[in-house]
Formats: sequence, structure tokens, C-alpha cells
Amino acid sequence: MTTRTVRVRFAPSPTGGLHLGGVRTALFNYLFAKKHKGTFVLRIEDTDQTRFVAGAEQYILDCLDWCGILPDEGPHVEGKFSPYRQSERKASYRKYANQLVASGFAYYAFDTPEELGKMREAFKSESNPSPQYNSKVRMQMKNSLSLDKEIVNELIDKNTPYVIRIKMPNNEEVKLNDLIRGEVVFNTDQVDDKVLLKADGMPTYHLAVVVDDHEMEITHAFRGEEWLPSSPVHVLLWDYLGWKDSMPDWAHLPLILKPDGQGKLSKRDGDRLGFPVFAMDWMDPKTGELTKGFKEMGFLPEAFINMLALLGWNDGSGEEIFDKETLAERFTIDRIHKGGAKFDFEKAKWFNQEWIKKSTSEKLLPYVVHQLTKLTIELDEEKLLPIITLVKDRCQLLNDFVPQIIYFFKDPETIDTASIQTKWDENKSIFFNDWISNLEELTSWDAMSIETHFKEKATASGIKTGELQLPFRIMLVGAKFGPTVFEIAAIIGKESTIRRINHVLKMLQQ
RNA sequence: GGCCCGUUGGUCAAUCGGUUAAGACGCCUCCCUUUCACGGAGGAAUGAGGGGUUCGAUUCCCCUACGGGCUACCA
Repeated sequence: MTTRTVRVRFAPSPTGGLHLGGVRTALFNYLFAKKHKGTFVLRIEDTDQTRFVAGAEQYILDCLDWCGILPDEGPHVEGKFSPYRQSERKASYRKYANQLVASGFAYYAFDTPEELGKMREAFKSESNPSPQYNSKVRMQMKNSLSLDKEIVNELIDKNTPYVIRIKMPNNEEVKLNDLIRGEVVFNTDQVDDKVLLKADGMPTYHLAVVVDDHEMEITHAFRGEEWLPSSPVHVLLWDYLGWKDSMPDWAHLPLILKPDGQGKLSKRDGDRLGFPVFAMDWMDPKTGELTKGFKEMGFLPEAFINMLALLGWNDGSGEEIFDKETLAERFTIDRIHKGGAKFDFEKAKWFNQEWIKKSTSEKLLPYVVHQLTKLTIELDEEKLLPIITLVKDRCQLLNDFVPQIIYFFKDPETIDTASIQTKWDENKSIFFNDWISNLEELTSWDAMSIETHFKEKATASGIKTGELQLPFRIMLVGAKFGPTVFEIAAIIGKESTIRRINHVLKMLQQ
């Protein structure tokens, strides 16, 4: 089985924003495929017509594209295994569902939702709060196992809605060799007769995942741990359909948990704690509600996938900053954790900061320009490159570039005079007035010359240069942050420097 | 309730029977810098509990506790 060419799939449901856990699943698929020179497939699991959301499929593609992990096959690249949307593969599922009925592994069930509800009510007890449709009750329900053949035929002839359910065997052990967890054993009595084909003719996940993984020749199936309890159904189906020998190896990924409390991370947690959960901004077409994404929050895609890869996996080296290629080289399933990991937004930001520091200013330029275009300022892109070099160590998110850069192009709007006022005196006022009126002495306007000149004058005036640098910074930047003042002065130019000094000098006189 | 999975500092985590139990994030102290960062040097902080197995258990087994997942004609 493992000698087959690796084919993996990411199979999201197009129902809304792409959750970080989904991206991680996609990423692990991608890395595994790259490592083994295999194929990464995107399959759209849109079998629930009631949950269809317009634009969600394109959005998923956009997210994967942004992350740089676009699949080799999928609805965006038609190929040998087209179509890749389950809604377009309907015929196939019905065929296999019928085959299962014919071979006695599945049956028709005519119970209405109301009847199902009644059954659950009737069998509900303290010791069994959620009764299942299983071997214990199925003979009391309306299905092709409990009903006479003629009645079944009659019901079908009269177009009575029905579903097809798998007939779970009695008291059998189903073993699954999970690549992450090892052997997991289930007793078939514990799992119910899952619906395989719904009344609307669409398959449920259980049937679709098996049929498609088979037809698309998937060799390794990654999915979240929440699927583990239903995996015996899938294993049985692979067997019943006669495909047992080509069943993919399963790998159930640990969940990504809330930072506080417990449970898996949800969109609500992000809203509540102020961080994104989706890869990119998601606008719900029905409600118009916008949910923030990592991209728009100022993350570099490299940092985002780097962070995700290290959530539940590590290569044991202690290194943490990896590019996509290195990740693909080092990725192995046996180093994926079993336990869930709580998401830590602080650490996520740290990854982004590392990637910003690591990136060249040229690479950062388009991102920064994008941030800056949100502002209405005159941009001189030529000037931008050296500025980025100067400030990038101070940015954790791409959005941080805005406050770090804006004062290079625009006089500060607010001046933090409070932090210099207490130590301000007439001598300092005189110094700055003298200094700006003597600036023509400066033949070249560069950081070094400005600094030298500034310090000479300071020494001459008898004031420690250190005591003058903070006021100078406040004058140019408006607050206590940013690179060396002299670099700032050099870039904004002599005129702006003088104008900003005069402006603050006036404020201080009042 | 039942079934399944899991459990090393606040968080991510290394260790694959013998270590002073790595490293990272965050936090704290100091240095650099009279800004903010970056960088550097330190610090506090961890094996859920109980039984075994073993000369020796964080590591292997069992029980308990705790956490999570599933228990839909949703995925």
C-alpha cells in the first residue's frame, strides 16, 4: 500500500470561513505530498445542500493560494479524477449505496424525522441519554430489514422518501491502524447504523469519503481527531465495497484548542479574545458579517504556515523558523503529536515578527505599500526601502509598519509633550533655536553629519546631548519610539526638521 | 450516560529506561541604548495521582483523576 505513489487530499466543506485547523490539515497534506513527491488533491465536500454558502469554495482556494499550498488537483485544475465537487459525483454514490444494499451490508430506512425523534424519546433513559439507530432498535423501525419485502417494494413504488443505512454487524471488533495513534479498536455495537445516502439522494460524509478516496486513489488520509469515532464505519465500508486492500492509511490529527478554558478553537473564541481564527477575512454573504483573517491582520503567509506547522508537530531539532521547503523536507507523520494544542496568539505573532526580521526590505515593500495605501498620504516609494530597513525590527505585524513609517511622510499629529515638559527649560529652547538657525553650516544632510553637528552644538551649549535627544525625537516623531533620531532627520529633510522643531518649540512656550 | 483519544512549566514542547528534565513564547532582572525595538546575559516556572515491571522510571503496564472528541438524513 505504501509503495503506491502518494496521493493525499484536503476535503473541506464550503460552508464559511477557513478555520486555522483546516489550513493546518491542508498544510500537512501539502507537506506530506511534497516530501514524497506525491499529489495533493482538493476535494469539495458539498453534500449538504442546506449548508451551501456562495463564494465559499473560491474563498478556500484563495486562502490556500495565499498560504502557498495550492493543491495539484481540484476544481480549479480539472484532471484525471474530475469532478472534484461531491455534488457533481452524485451518481457514483447511489451506485455504491445500492450495491451495499444488494450485498446485504446496508438497508433502506423509511423512518421520518418525526419517527426518529419519537424513537429517541422512547428509548431515552438516564443510562442512555442518546439512543442510537442500531441493532437493538432497528427491527422496531420502518426499514427493509423489519418490513416485509412486498411492503418495502410498495413503499418504494409510491416514492416514499428513504435513506440507506449501513447495517452495523453485531459485536465485532474493527481495528484501525492510525499513523499517529497506533492501533485503535472499536466494537461495532457502539456505533449506530449511520445514514449513507440521504433522502435527497446525496451521500453523507461517511459514504462520500470512502467512495471518493477510493476513486481518487488516495493513499493517506489526514483529518481531524473528531472523525476518529466514526472511523469504524469507514473501515467497514472499505471492506464491504471490496476495496480493503487499497484503503488509505489514516492519520487523525490532534485538535487545536482554545487558549483559555477548554474545547476546540472556534471562530467565537477569536472574536472574544481578539485574534483571527480564519486564514483570510470572511464575509458571510447572508448576514454581511465580516470575520477577520490572519492575512488582513498583518501576517506574512510564510509566518502563518510556519506557525501552524509547529502546532502539533516539530522536527525535534529545537529549531522553529522554517520555510515551506524545509518544512516539506523535515515533515514526518511520526512526529505529529497525539495531544491537542492550545492556540497561543502571542507565539503566533512572534513567528510573524521573526519572518519580518528575516525578510529583505525588497520583499516587504509591496506588503508595506499595501498597508500604507489605506492612508491618504503622499508616498515616495523610492524613500520607502531604506525606511523599511530602519523600522522592520520594530514590527510584529505588517500593520505595525503604519505607525512606524507615517511620520517619515507627514508631520506628527499628536505630540507627546508631557514626557519632555518636566525637564524642559529655557536653555533647551535656546539650544534648538540656535541649532536650527545654524543648519546652513551643514554641507551634507545625512545622519552622521547631523549627529556630529548636533552633538558639537550641544557640547558647546553645556547641555548633555542625551538630554536633548529625547526632545528632538518628540519633535520629529511625536512620541517615544522609532529608530535613531538623526536617521529620521536625514530622511525627512532639513525643511521638515526645522518645521517640526519650530512647531513643538511653540507648543512648549505656551 | 456510552465509546474513543489524550495528559512534561501559564503556552508550544525535547526526551524514545539512567539527563543538573532541552529549547521556544510569555513573564521578571540586568547590559546595550538617555526613545521604542533588536541584540546579549541571567531568573522564576514542568513530569496529574496511585499501584506495579525493573538495579533504575517522565519514559513500559494497570487503575483512578482530569481534559477533549463523538454520540444528526452536518461535515
